[in-house]
Amino acid sequence: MSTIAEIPNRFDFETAQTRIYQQWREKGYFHAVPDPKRKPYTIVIPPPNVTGALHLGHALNNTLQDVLIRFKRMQGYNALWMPGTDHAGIATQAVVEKRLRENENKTRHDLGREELVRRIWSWKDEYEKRILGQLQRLGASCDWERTRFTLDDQCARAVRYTFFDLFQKNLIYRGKRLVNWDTFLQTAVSDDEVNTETIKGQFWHLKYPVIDPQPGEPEFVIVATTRPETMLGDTAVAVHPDPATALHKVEQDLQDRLAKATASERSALEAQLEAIRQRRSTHLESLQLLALMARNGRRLLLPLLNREIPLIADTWPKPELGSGCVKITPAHDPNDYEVGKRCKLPMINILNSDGTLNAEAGPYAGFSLKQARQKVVADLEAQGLLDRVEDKEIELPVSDRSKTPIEPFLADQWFVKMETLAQSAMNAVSDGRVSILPKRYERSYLDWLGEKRDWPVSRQLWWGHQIPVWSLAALTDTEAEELLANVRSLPGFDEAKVAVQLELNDETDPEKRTRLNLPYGHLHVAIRDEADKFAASLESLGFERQPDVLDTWFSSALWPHSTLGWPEKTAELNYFYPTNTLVTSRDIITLWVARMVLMGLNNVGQIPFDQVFIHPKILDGFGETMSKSKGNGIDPLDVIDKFGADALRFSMVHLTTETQDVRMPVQFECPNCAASIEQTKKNRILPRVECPSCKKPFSTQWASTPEDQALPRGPVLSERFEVARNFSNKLWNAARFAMIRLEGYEPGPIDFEQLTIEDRWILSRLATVTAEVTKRLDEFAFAEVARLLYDFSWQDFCSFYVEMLKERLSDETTRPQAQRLLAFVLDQLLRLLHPIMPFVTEEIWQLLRGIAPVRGLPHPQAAEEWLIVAAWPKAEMQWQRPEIESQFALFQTALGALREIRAKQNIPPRREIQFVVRCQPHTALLIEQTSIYLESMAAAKLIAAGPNVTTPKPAATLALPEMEICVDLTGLIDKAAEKQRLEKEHVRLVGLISGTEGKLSNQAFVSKAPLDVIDKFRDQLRQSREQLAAVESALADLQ
RNA sequence: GGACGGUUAGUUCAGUUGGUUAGAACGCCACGUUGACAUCGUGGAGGUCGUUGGUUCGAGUCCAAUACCGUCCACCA
Repeated sequence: MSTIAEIPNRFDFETAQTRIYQQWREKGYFHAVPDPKRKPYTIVIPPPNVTGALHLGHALNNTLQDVLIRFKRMQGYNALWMPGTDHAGIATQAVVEKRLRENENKTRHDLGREELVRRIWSWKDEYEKRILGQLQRLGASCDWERTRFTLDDQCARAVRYTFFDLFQKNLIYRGKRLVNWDTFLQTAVSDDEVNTETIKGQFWHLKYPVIDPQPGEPEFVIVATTRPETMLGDTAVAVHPDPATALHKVEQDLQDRLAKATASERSALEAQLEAIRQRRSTHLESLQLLALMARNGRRLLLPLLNREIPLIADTWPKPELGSGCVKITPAHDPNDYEVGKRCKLPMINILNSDGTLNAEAGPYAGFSLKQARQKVVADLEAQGLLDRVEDKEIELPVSDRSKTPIEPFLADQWFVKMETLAQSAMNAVSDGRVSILPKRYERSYLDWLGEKRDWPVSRQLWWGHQIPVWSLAALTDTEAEELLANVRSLPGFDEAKVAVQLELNDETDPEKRTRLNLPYGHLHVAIRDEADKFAASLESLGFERQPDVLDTWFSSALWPHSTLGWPEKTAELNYFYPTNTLVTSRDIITLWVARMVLMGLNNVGQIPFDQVFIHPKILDGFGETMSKSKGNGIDPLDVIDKFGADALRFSMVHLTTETQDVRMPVQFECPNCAASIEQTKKNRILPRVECPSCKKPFSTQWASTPEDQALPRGPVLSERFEVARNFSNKLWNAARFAMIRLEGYEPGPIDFEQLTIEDRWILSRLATVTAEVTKRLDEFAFAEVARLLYDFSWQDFCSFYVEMLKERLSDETTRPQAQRLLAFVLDQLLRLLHPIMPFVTEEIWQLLRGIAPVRGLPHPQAAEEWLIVAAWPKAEMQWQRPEIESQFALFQTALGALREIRAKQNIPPRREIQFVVRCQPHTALLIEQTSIYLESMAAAKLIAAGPNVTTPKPAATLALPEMEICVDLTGLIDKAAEKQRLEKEHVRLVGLISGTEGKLSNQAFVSKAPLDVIDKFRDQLRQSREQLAAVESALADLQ
């Protein structure tokens, strides 16, 4: 038998977490295998970046998934949570390269591809262990036996099959594209990995001389640029072909907007309109002249390099801006690239891959961009070709990974054609096969896919899935044909496993190609199987494998089916796919969710999941996203250490509201004195902080010097976790009470006839809460679930039911039934709370099993050995009794009123007070039934109840709905306090009555409002008047 | 420039299809350790629901405008 001494009054989460998690794993409860007799429920984890540490966002994301998995597992589903990590191409390689540079002063080229990849693998092994360990400490019930990695053999096979399939369908092609070039990492990065920063820059106006200007024509055209050094790659200057029409259209648009504009927008628009009109009168003539010059084939002299370039007409330049002329640098600007393609301009790449200038830059070759800018500007100025310079705020694209400026750069890249794939993914959502919740996020998904932009999938990295394509240039068309024939006749050629594409050179003129030493085209051969010896044969013909690897999202896109064994038709794939729910955050709806849908449809022919739940983001107290680089991030492990995994989980669930992101003010915790120090934008980036209360310093994540690092580390925490920690402790202590009072428990049937009002009430509440929690979990209304369970546990169960059971548990005749009910309600509560707080509930479950292994209503049976696999409670709707709940509410009101009098009259806690209740006989019955609880919970003894009781004098009068309680204050009365209380109540009632009277005397209200609403107000008015009368007579008695 | 979200107590957030004088938690104030729990209990103070207008018998809730905060997308020679 347990005694108080045996069960500590604090839940020791530290040891319980480790022990229980270990036991669950040993029992194999996380492992799911296909079983046709049961329904599957599957979630695939959004694989965290293998080199990252878990942050609070992960904690939120994974808590929600675990709640769903545990909920469904308890509901009897065959629940599989598929875990794994992502190889995260650039991020991972960058980290290892950085370490290499810092520790060994080497670059990746010093090591070579094979060695670098080997190093990254060993780095990965170390960090994968760490991140999976973090998930385990959170309590994640993932099927660890199935853990996958986006770069492991199984995923690699899926990637190759997918690539091959798309290649064969001609949905993969290579083309020249302007890419975002990271000169530091020397790789192309996707648009999604580019951030723009606003910096102070300049706007240079350059003068390009016109060659042989005709009379009336200007000597120079003026172009403006924020990047003067790129002029070395200019191949044209463009003007609008019809400035008059263009200006007219702009003016028209402005007028349209002005018509719909609000007052505050008006003045700005009017100013713009005026500027356009002004411009037309001053500039139109010269703009038209320029357009004419362009039509006449005028040429310009590109300064410094003295290259002749054409003045061309194109619709890109806007006549309303600048000089109306735009320099065109097709190889280094996205818009110019489009112009270059339209006008068939040469594309001159002036950059080396490291960001220095190449031979095309003539005398500037070898310079860095920064140096080149200075020199170009200086030289232009010396030649009198710099018109003017103005200061301007400019948007600088910056690589998310290396934080260095991005250069647009013309390079060979591989693309996936999106037209049909994107359409299929759009259909899946618009016809409801995949639902995205909350629904508003569907729009960003559909809008993004709707653009159907081809997906650039190659990355100039070594870490990742190397593109399984072998290529060789063919100089002429005949050579290409021969080569093709040779490939086809190679031993082992099999169209099911090998596919060939011919990529023609953009330059179609054979003479020009010969002159420029360009090939006719390239033969690309894709090989499906990793082990295929065909590659060796190809290489003997001179083919070389493409060095690039695939975008990380390419393998992530296959995650729901590659983890289940595709392309094999495994039992797992057949059983668990399509998965049920994907839980993720909104920033990867496009990058990841959309691509999983289209790849799932392409590869398996089925959607990857039925539902996508998008959860909120956690912001700090300033409303900023948490991140390591800002220093405002919370490490979930710090939270687990201090508050326990259950507390962290409960907090996360409690924060997950449907409508918005959530703020969480954060503090440092002083490791010396445990004081909490509010984080400010200032102190959050310091390497060391001095505690204002103990004056001792501690280190932060920024500590880099040995002295700072030697200081104790002050974790970043939030007091918001205390609520949940206290809750888990409350639960623990309620259980502790139960264990003590269940001594001598014997199972037996419950006699419903003998149920007291509080029994019927708690069963009614239990049925309601069970039904509601179940419904809300299915709707992903997590915060609501947390709130329902918190209130039910703390208020209904602890503050009322357990308090009321105390009496019956001390009486031998009532004890057995009370014990059975206590065991049962606790049992149900543990089940309901388990998905959110698995550790404390499992720990209590085991204790409960020790003392009351057989329990239940109405007929007891042996409880499951482990809570994690216990059945989810069924809402017994026949227990729902609204009339009992409203009766109980009366009792609660009476209790509250009695306690209020005690407080207001300052009556010592243990001093008993006496009271009578004036009320209808049926209310009297209820009060008599519950009077022992008014006695135990408010030390208030009922003397009499009914319509004709005698009011004691002096008395405190509590005018409540349906009853008037008179507390005997003989020897106790504080007249002033009582008078004050009554007067306040008087004011309230008078206000209420006049408001209600006003409403009821309003003819419009009485004639239009629904009857039940009118009745409600009438009822209220009657009640308020009764209460007012009681208050008034009590006031009179006080005089 | 486009799309979306938010604005309710000192703080963080709830608030169902419009219907009593708007709730919770934390914090604050007062009182209290008799055997589950001071990580607790009891009571209390604290809000003209961003602003303006409209619809309605009735608006935190619906509509329009407006201000501010935030997120995503696009674009800026």
